[in-house]
Amino acid sequence: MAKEKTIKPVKDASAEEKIKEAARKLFTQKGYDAVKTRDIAEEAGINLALLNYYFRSKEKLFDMIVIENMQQFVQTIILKISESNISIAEKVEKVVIAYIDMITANPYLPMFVMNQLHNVPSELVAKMEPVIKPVRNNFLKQLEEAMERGEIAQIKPFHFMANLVGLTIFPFIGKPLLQRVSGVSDEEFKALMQERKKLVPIWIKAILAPK
Amino acid sequence: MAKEKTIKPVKDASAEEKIKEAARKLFTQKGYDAVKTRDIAEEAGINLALLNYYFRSKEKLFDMIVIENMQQFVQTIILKISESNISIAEKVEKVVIAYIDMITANPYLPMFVMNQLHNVPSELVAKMEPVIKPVRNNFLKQLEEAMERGEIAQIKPFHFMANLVGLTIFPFIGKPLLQRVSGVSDEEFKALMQERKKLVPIWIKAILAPK
DNA sequence: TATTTTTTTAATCAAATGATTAAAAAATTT
DNA sequence: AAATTTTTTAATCATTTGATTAAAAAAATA
Repeated sequence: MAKEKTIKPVKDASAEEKIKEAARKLFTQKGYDAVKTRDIAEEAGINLALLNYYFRSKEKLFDMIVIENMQQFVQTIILKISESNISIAEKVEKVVIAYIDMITANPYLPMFVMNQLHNVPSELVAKMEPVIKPVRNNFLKQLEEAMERGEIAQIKPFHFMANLVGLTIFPFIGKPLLQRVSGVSDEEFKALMQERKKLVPIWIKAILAPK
Repeated sequence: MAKEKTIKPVKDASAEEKIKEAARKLFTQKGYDAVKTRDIAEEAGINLALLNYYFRSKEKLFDMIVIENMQQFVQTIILKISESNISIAEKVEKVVIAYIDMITANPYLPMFVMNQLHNVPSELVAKMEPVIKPVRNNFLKQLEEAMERGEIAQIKPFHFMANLVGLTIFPFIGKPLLQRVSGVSDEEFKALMQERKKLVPIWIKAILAPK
């Protein structure tokens, strides 16, 4: 245990950071149960004892990663949706681009987040509720106003979100399925995802077109 | 070990079936690593030794469940898509309804299948390739012909599949996320999924509308 | 009833796994 | 250089976990 110090705990960010990065990589890819503490130690290039020296347990280390991954995942949409003085269409464009870029750089993130949300009922998620709530209410108002003005068709916010997220994020979650069904290589998949940056907003527009 | 018998191994379907059902429930819900053989024995109301008596190992039992779950999952789309003399629009309608009904009855199936497809590179999936291939080729031809006739807009088959599956299946995978973001109860969620039986085909039509 | 099959009970293994400890070595700070 | 902190090494624990075994009990079959 790090003894109390007068100035600061002095984390060299060396070994501790290596462990955390190894844990992030493995946990994000394989989940809690499939990763052994010895795997993390090996991946980090340190020995097992050091893992328990810095982080008290596997569970604490995992919780840390969960929080950070969740944060990164929701942050992407929050940042774009909470921008003011921007139309819904523009927000959709920005959200789609931001998510496709972010997930392309972190391919395992969506599955990890979905799995976590299925396993932990609320707990950690409830923590970020205060951050999400105002953003959500703000956006809901904007959506309703656009519908009242007849700019877009009547649609329940749930369906709007489900469609936006489904069209944007699902392809990454369903990647193995979609690749097999449509016979697409990894390279082609990447290119297709880049295409969707333009296409998804167009499709959303088609869905929202007032009749 | 069951000794060789003259007539038949006589499986009473009693204990053996109870074990399999318990395994299906737990594995489908929690995955391989999170489920212990003792959990299965307890859930089945039998003792641990019997599990290894009938099925030689945890892994064999799991593989069996994987195959059955995968089959159920792809069967749903194959049955509807391989019907002949039916338009694309009609097939979309049928696929959407079949999937929403099937997943409503088996809520954990989509996540389970997606996780498996991420974990096992090919193996089991390759087994059902011969079944899928003709169905896929047949449908691809139908799609191309419809595009040539100008009935629908130009769209890559990958995008078509990603959109169809994304709009239909994703809401179940993203259920915890979507519920939290839009403040929807379990009851409301069910009702919304029923709504989507009508809505998704309409949206797909809007996406495919020739311009 | 006698025989065979199925199921239970209970004990036990071996390996994996999360965690701890103590002592030494290396690095950093004072 | 001395003191402190960080990291390694290596041994060890206790628990969990998948699997096995042998003997008895229960059920089914001949």
